[in-house]
Amino acid sequence: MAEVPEVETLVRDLRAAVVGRRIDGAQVLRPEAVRFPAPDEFERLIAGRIVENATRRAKHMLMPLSGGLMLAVHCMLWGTLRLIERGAARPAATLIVWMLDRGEELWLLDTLGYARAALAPPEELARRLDLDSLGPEALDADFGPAVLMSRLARRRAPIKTVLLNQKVLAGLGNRDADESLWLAGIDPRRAAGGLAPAEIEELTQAIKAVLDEGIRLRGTQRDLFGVQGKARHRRNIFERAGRPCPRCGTRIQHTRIGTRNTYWCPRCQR
DNA sequence: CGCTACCTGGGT
DNA sequence: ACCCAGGTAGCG
Repeated sequence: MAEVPEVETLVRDLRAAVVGRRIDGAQVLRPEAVRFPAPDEFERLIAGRIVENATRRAKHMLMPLSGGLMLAVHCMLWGTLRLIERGAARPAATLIVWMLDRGEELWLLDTLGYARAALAPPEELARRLDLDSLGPEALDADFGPAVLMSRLARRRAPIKTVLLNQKVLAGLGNRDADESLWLAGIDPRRAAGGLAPAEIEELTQAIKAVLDEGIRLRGTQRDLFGVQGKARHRRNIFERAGRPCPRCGTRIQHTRIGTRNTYWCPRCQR
C-alpha cells in the first residue's frame, strides 16, 4: 500500500499540519517498531522537541527535530500515519503514538506490524539506515535518461527487479514499476542492461508520469487526516490479470519475477 | 544476486 | 484451512 505516492502524500500533510509543532511525548506500544534507540530512550529523547521539517528519501519519511535529532519513519508494506485529536480510540494496529501540542496525536499504524521508526542525530541516522547508498530520486529534476542509462548499464537481472532496487533508483514500488513498464511498452522480464536508449528515454518519462499522477491523486490509501486517496482505481494493469489491456485489449498476464507479483501486456510490452 | 523472514487480515 | 500482500534487512 505504501509506495512513493502514498509516502509523499503523508509527507506533504506532515508539512502542512505537523511541522512547527511540539512533540510533548511518545508512547511505544510495540517495541519492535523502534529500530533505534531502545524504546524507553526513544520516548525520553523525543519529548519537548519541535518538528522542524518533513521530507522524503526513497520511501523513508524524515523529520528533523529541534536539538539536532532526526526522526525517520518507514511504512514498509501497510503502515501509515494518522493525525487525530487526543482521546480517540487507538486501533489494535497502533505501533507508536506521538503526543503533539494542541491536544493532538500522531499515530503510526500497521496491521501487518512491519512499519518502523528510528531516532538519531542526522549523520548517524543516515549511516545506520544506509541513506547515502540510495540511488537518485526518480522525481528529482536532474533525473533523466542519461542517469537511468548509467544505472542500468551491464545489469543482467530483469528490468522489473532492478527498478525495485532503491540503490539503483529511489522511488518505485511493485505497483508503480509494473505501471511504468506498461506505459513505456517494455517487457518486465528483459535484462535491464539490454534496453535501447530510446526505450530508456520512454521509461524515464513513464516513471515520472506514473509517480506524478499517483501524487496528484494523493495515493491509493488514506492520508494523514483519514481522507481516502483517489488513485485506487487508476491502475492500467496492476492486479488486473485476465482483463483487457487498456491500450490494445489483449488479456493482461500475471507472473512472478523474483518473488514479486508482476502484471504486463504481452502485446504492447516488448 | 537470489532467497527467506518478518506479521496479521483479508481473499480464495 | 489455506494462501498471500504494494518492502526491506540479512543471509549465503
